[in-house]
Amino acid sequence: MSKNLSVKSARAARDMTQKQLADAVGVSRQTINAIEQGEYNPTIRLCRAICRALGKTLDELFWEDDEQ
Amino acid sequence: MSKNLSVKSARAARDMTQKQLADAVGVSRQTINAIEQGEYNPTIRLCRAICRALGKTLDELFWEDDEQ
DNA sequence: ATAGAAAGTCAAGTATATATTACATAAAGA
DNA sequence: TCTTTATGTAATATATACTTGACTTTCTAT
Repeated sequence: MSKNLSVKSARAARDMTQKQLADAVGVSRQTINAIEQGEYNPTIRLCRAICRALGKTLDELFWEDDEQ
Repeated sequence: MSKNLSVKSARAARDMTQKQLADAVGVSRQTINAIEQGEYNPTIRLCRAICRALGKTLDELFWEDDEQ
């Protein structure tokens, strides 16, 4: 899996740390880090929570064209 | 979780059975059924595969406004 | 009326998303 | 320097996404 720079930059735009985003969506800091690093494959419910916290859409933060 | 009628109707619009969609995205028929029934919370990778198979976006098939 | 396909459901197993604890490193400020 | 904060990473544990196999129900067609 490739890194998720969209989440990382949307978080930076809101001046939030990984910990703050994690608390806002109710997961651990390591989970946010792993998602940004592309180490796993979050559930759609968590993706929606991240979108709400960052004021973005699913397509903006979680679409990928280059997936087979 | 609530039913996912967007997936169900996009699948119907393409005249695909649950089995055909399951084969197209590489999961079991029961998994597609469970997603349509709202029984679980698929991963984003599977959501993207379903979007590609049905020619829809994440926002069209998997956004939900009424989630806290 | 009957058969066959599609959909819905359930139980038991496997794979993996996520938590917890912990440690290392880099950057920034005092 | 020393301390603090943010980040990256790893090991072990748990919850749950997903599989497999089987059964029932509903729909459509013959």
